Amino acid sequence: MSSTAGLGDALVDWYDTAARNLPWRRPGVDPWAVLVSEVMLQQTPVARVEPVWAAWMARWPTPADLAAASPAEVIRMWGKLGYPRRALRLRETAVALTERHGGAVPADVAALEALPGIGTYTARAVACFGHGTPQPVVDTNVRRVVARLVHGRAEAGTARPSDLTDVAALAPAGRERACRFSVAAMELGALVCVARTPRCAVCPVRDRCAWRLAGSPAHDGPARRVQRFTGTDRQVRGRLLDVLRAAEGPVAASSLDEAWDDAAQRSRCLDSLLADGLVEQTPDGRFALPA
DNA sequence: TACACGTGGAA
DNA sequence: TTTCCAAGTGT
Repeated sequence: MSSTAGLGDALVDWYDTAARNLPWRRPGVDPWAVLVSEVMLQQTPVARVEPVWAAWMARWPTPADLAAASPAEVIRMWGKLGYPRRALRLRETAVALTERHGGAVPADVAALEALPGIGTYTARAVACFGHGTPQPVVDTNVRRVVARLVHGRAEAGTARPSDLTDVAALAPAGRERACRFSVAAMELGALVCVARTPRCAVCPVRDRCAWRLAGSPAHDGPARRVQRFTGTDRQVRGRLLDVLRAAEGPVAASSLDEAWDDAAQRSRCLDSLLADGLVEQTPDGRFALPA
């Protein structure tokens, strides 16, 4: 009998009583809608995704609908979710599904990973939550849960391929239950086994948590370095795109000057937006979202 | 492996 | 006010 026996079942039972009622988890939501939600949720809080996802799915219910939209429409609808290259890649994925998969979302992990913007996590999440195909689904929540519950460490390290086998070892039997376990592990990390102040008092597996049994030791490795934002190219790109999103049509370069003082940085960021396909230059030299 | 890539709410 | 951090991917 493994020391982790029954952990997966315990998490599923907890999930059945504690899960949030998120719109992309409701019955009848198709794999495309799940895929859209997963891309929007990359590095982005649930509360910010919910309204955008609802409007997005109402406007573009199928991959073919999104594939027919212009990048400009897609970038505008993406709004302030952040990392707008995700919006372009999601549209490119819609095009690929329409052209190569008959407009359907594949259930095969390798086929999903071949799509733009779909990586190790998202491919398995779509297979599992969208199609009901059991997969180990490892995001930042799950890596933290496994680090504490199984390995007795306060924090997860850098993502490793072995994360997938760590999680797969906890999954209960049965297709439906294994899928529910995958979402349950994420939910525990999102609601209980959170990064800053874990709520161990309400944790369904606190009595079997290796980290608690070890006395909840502090993180010993190197401190995770936090990303700066103020003054970075990321901020400047965001400012520039903000101007273009708000404009009705193309804007003159002088309008972009107001977005950021440092001309060299502004120019570099505009170039990178052009290279990314988030901005295009019109024949008369003005700038706009790509038509 | 490490870094770039948006945004804004909570502590 | 500053820092942390949120369902990652691509290079």
